[in-house]
Amino acid sequence: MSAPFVSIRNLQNHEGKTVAVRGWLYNRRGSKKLHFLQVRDGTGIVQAVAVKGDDEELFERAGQSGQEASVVVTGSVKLDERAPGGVELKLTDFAEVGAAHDYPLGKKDHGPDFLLSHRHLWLRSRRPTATLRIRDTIIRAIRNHLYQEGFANVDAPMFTPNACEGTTTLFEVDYFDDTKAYLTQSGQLYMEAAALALGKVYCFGPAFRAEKSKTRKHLTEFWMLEPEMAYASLEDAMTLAESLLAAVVGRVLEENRTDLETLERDVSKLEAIVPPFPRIRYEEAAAILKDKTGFKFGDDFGAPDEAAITEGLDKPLLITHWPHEVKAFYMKRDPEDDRWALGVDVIAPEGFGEIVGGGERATDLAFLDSQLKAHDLPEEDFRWYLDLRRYGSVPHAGFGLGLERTVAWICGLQHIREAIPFPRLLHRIYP
RNA sequence: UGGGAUGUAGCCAAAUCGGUAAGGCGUCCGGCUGUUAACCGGAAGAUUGCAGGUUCAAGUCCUGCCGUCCCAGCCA
Repeated sequence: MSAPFVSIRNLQNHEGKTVAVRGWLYNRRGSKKLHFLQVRDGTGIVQAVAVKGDDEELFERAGQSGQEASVVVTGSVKLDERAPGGVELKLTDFAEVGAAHDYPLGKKDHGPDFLLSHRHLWLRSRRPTATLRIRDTIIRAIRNHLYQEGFANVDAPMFTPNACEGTTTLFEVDYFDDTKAYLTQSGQLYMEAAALALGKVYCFGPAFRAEKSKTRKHLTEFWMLEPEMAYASLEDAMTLAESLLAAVVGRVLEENRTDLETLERDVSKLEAIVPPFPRIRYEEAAAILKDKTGFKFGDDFGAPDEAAITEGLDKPLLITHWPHEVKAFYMKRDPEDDRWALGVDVIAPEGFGEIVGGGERATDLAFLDSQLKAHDLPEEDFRWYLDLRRYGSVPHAGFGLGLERTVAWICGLQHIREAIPFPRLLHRIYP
């Protein structure tokens, strides 16, 4: 009878038993008489120990495989203080499934260009696997939280006939014969339609921006969560963003301690993410910047401005009531002061910057019509959108949350390119 | 797109005032019975991004091109 297959994550539950681990050879150390085979399987890393005297033939075979060869190691599970992770396998059988020679990635010292060019292999390393496991937890926590809050998932189209917001640059694609289509930069307008059908909805998919950004906070393809709620206000959107972020961070703290450790993330910074989050108006934020960054009142906040505003804060900061000039055409104006748009940005602490942007949407048909004209947007493309105000318009609000920025923040990543499996950047579309 | 850096072996990286290419990882050979990115000894591996220029002499100085990184704008 062959040994049962066990995930490395669950090994400590099988002490004394003989089990098999299916994985890849992460590293091999040892001497003429002793091999330490470090095997990874996606759930963890364990070392298998082979002693020459025990079984000469097995010892010989086990010493042949190169780094990242796929292997099945069988052995008895031992708790041993000397083993990394405290558990190891005493090798009783070894099989190489697929050989690997001259694996390109070493165990240390690589530059970002080299690593990104080998992203398909880099994915196997400790940092990427830890990051991707946390990304998975974050996605799951988001969907769970929204499900519990009564949201329905309604996906938006990727091909769109126009610029959703009419601001940023779009990727253009041929759409049969002589029609052009664009890759979506946001599903929000479609979510507004869906919210008027289902009440509380969200979409969670890729978004595309053709801006030639070259910063550590931008990708040309990224994933965005966009909840939208009918009969809701700016306040409701803020409450949701706050509870969602707290739930997500809490879930990662529950499920990914080891991964956070691998990433050397300061966990105390995440444990501080407990509601309520501070809320200030644009005017107050601007006052903080006075004589600090050269910021001009009325402008949007730049990266240095955000850093200065959030300096010393240990929670995300919600900034509301923006000059309507810096926000999108569909933003509702503050009924008490027409200068302000009822928008909210959420700025993550520790300098990670904006992770959420949203607010309350304009409901008045005539107002939106004038906004389209003022922003020079083609009315025929937005006819359907105006219909939403023509037939049973209600107050509604929502926001967009950048998944990779959230992952980068929670994981403590210096660059957003590590927060997505295969980053698409200005000059990088391979692999 | 603008500003600033940078390009040396498969990878990381040093080289003073211009003086004739360190070291480490990996690979190969040898050693080690508990390693933790193991360690010790030995070997192979470089038209110093490309094209020109200055000089007795250029990795080093100059010009152009290319690549990459960082910062900014745009935003999630």
